[in-house]
Amino acid sequence: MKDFKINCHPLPGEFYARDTVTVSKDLLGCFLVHRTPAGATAGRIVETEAYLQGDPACHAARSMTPRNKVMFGPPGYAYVYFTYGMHYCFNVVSQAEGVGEAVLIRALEPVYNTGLMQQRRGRERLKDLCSGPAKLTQAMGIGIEQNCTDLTTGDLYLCAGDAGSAIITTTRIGIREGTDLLLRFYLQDSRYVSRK
DNA sequence: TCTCCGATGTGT
DNA sequence: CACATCGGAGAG
Repeated sequence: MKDFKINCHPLPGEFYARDTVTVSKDLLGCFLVHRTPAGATAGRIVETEAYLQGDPACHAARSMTPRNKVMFGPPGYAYVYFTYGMHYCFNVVSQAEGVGEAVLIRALEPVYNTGLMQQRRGRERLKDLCSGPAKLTQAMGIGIEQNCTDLTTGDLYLCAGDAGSAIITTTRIGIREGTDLLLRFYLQDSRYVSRK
C-alpha cells in the first residue's frame, strides 16, 4: 500500500464554511481519522456527494426536524444518520450556520490500521472495507454517538491532503429525486470508489 | 459480472 | 411506505 503522511492537524472550521460543491471537491484526498478505545483508524477520502438547499434529495430540503437539525448548524460538525434499519452514513456539515447543506463521504482508501477495519467489517479485501458510505462508517467505528460532534476538536476529524489525480463529476447514487444533478465527485485514479 | 431481493428501524 | 445500503443468490 502507498505510504501516506498524515498531517494530524484537523481542518479548521473555515474549511467547511464555504460553498458545498467546493468543499465536496476539496475533501477528495483529505484524511478521515477516528480515535477510539479499540484503536485509531484513518482513510483517504476518494468519493463524496454534495447535498444542497433546494435539492429534493437533501435531508434538509423541507423543514428542520430533530434528525436534520445539525445540517442547519455551524459548519465542521458531523451529521450521522441511521438508514435502511441497519446502516449509518457520515456527512460533514458545510456552509454558514442557517444553511442546511452537507457533504456525504461515500468512500475511503484504507490507510491506517486496516487490521481493525477488517475486524469491524468481517471482510479481508481492502477494496471491501470502505467502498460505500455504510461500509466506511462500520470500518471506522462511526455510529450515532458521533452525530453532532465537532470535527475540529474531537476524536473524529479530518486532515488536509491532496487529490493527486483528476476529479470525475457524475450524478449521485441511490437517490430517486434530484437524479439529474451532477453532485457526485470521485478521484479518477482510485480503486477504492464505490462504483465508476 | 449483473440483477434481484431481503434485512430492518425510523422519518414523514 | 419510502429510504443518500449492503451482501448473498442465481443467472449469464
